[in-house]
Amino acid sequence: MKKDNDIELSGVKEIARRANVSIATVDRVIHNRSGVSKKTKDNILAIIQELDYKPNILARRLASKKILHFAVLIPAISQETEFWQAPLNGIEQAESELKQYGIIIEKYFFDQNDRSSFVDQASKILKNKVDGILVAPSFIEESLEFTKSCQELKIPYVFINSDIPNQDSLCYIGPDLFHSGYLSAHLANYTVEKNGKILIINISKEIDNYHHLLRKEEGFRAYFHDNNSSNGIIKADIRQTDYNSVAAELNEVLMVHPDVKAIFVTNSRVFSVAQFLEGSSMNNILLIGYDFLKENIQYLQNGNIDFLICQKPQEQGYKGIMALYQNLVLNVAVDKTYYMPIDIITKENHKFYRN
Amino acid sequence: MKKDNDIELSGVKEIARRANVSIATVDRVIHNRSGVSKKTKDNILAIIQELDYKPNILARRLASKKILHFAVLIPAISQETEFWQAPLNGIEQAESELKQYGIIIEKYFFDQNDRSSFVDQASKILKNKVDGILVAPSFIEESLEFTKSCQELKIPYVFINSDIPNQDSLCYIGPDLFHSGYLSAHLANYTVEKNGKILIINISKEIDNYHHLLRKEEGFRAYFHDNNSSNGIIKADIRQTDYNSVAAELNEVLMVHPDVKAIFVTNSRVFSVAQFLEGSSMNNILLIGYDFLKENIQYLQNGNIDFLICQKPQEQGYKGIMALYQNLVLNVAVDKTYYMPIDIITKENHKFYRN
DNA sequence: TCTAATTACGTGTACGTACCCGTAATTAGG
DNA sequence: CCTAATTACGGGTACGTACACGTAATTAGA
Repeated sequence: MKKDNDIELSGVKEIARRANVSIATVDRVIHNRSGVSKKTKDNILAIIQELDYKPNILARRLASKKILHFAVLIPAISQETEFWQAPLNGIEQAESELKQYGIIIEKYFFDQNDRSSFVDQASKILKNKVDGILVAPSFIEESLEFTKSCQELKIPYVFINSDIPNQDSLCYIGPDLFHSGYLSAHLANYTVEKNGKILIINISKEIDNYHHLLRKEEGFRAYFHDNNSSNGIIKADIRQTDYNSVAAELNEVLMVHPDVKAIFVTNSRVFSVAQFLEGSSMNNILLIGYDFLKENIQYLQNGNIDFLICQKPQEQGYKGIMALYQNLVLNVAVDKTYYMPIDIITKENHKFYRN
Repeated sequence: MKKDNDIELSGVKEIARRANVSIATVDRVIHNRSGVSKKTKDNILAIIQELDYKPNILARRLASKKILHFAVLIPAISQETEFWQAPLNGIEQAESELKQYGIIIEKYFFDQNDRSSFVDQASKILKNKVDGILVAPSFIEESLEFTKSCQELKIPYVFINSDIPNQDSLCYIGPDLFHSGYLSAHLANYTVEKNGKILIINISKEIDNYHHLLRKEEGFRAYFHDNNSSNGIIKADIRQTDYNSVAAELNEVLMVHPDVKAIFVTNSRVFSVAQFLEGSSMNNILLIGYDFLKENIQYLQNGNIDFLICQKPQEQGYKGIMALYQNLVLNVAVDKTYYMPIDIITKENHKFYRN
């Protein structure tokens, strides 16, 4: 003696009952497969509408043996690019969550100082016939070519950490570079006195990443422009990332401009600047930089770095994979752009921060 | 001709096969039900360990008709307590996600100015026999009594937004008040000059919430103490929350101390201070306060508020419900304390902030 | 030592969906 | 009008887990 009343049952079974057909036929309609007469199909569709039928995702995933392959194409992790450990962690977290639902993630790494490695890995991905791609488009030209192929093969792709607009990516997940620079400028402005100068430092070997840094610099300058106080902004480009090069350049710049009151480093290499300031016992210069790296945190703790701007790199990786999952499995629309929050990390709140 | 090789199958079936028992017996062990000899139980547990068995949540929820009832006990949302809209949103987000898994959430609201309303609602919850509780323990005495009953009934409960330590709650999810004050002090310190005074303002009617505010004040003062610069900290208690009262008190205090350079408001009512400063066109005082309310954001935008400290209230609600879910459904251990990040919101990054 | 109670386990069905396979109904071809 | 091809559909099993029910094995009681 079953009681089905009081609970509104929907589901394929109910649809089948109302349409006087079998479950299999309903299933055919739902998946738009062939083998159903127009008449029954229309009838079933009407009933689906009427019941506002929502498939049970649990049952669907359980019954479907379909395996999806996602590819990830990001920079390899090295001393130079420790940053990418965090997104990778996020990706692996998503991987472990999605594993049991038939999602397999294949990782491809390229060398950020070698465009050809990007091309190599990209073509490997295309050969392996994946269902979705998460890519960090560090090299613009090469990325464009890659995504063009993806479009032809109808493989959705998500950009992470840096965006190439208007490229029909499923979505972009990462920072708004301009505004992170703008915010940094505001922070710097708190300590700037009338005659204090501000120093912007770009530390990067590779030209391609450079536009990334430039965008932050633009934001930084824009703040002072907007507030009519574009007083004394100097800039230093340092094209070698080893400490000695950085120290040498810094030494020179600060010799010429002894009245620098704040330094804005446009990427995570702020720790080498901190190291220099510590060594020169210049501890009255405000120092702002990027990213929650161990080395940076250390200098944050001992007071040489004042602010770190951080944009949840781990979550970027996690969300990137999840966007693919939502699109391909759950068939849900995803936001075209997901800007990460611009977090301000200090000595006092870094212990509570979650990437 | 099935092929099970190359895929590492786990699942109850595999466990049963290895242990030479039926699936039902494995199931009994997994759910710690009776009817299994110690010997087989230990064996099965060992195999579970070895395989690192993770139950398939999809199948589990699909097969289980069990319905769980969670109760939420938080302050009602009013003009006075707009803050609680955000946690409620988070709770409702969790609700919609968990609905299809057979979780029902019942909401109970109390009046933050009326302890008896708390007691009333609490006893209603106990009468309705729920499986888990999320509670904001605003009134300490009454909360203790409530949680004592919960313990007797073996109903797990989660504290949200403010903690009562050592109360055997499943966990606490919310801010670390002390450190948020400490951080605020650091921010304030950037603008403080030698003779500049700093003003701490507590605005609250109700005594109970007051210890909440005090803890922040302690953190704030501690920073200056730790940095040997406990220069000129004044304090004002304002016990009426309407604008006129606030304005009157402020007027008086700032008359006596015209050299105040920074103001720290220990809760979300910072907007009324901002309003006063705007009205008096005193725009060279640094103003720091709490919470991502519409009114506060407005004053942040026009520059009257410099920093807002925010602790993801929406996420607090979401995580609180999820903690119950994880404990009761997934049977996973949850962290005893989950401090929210201490986020710094400014004019520049508030657009990117997610509660 | 025999029966009753208790314990320890296995069998089978259900959850809602996917999809293979078989077959009845229809249409086409001669 | 009969056979072959095609189309339209139903039956049944699987996914991994939960749980009701039945039964064999063990223990207790006298």
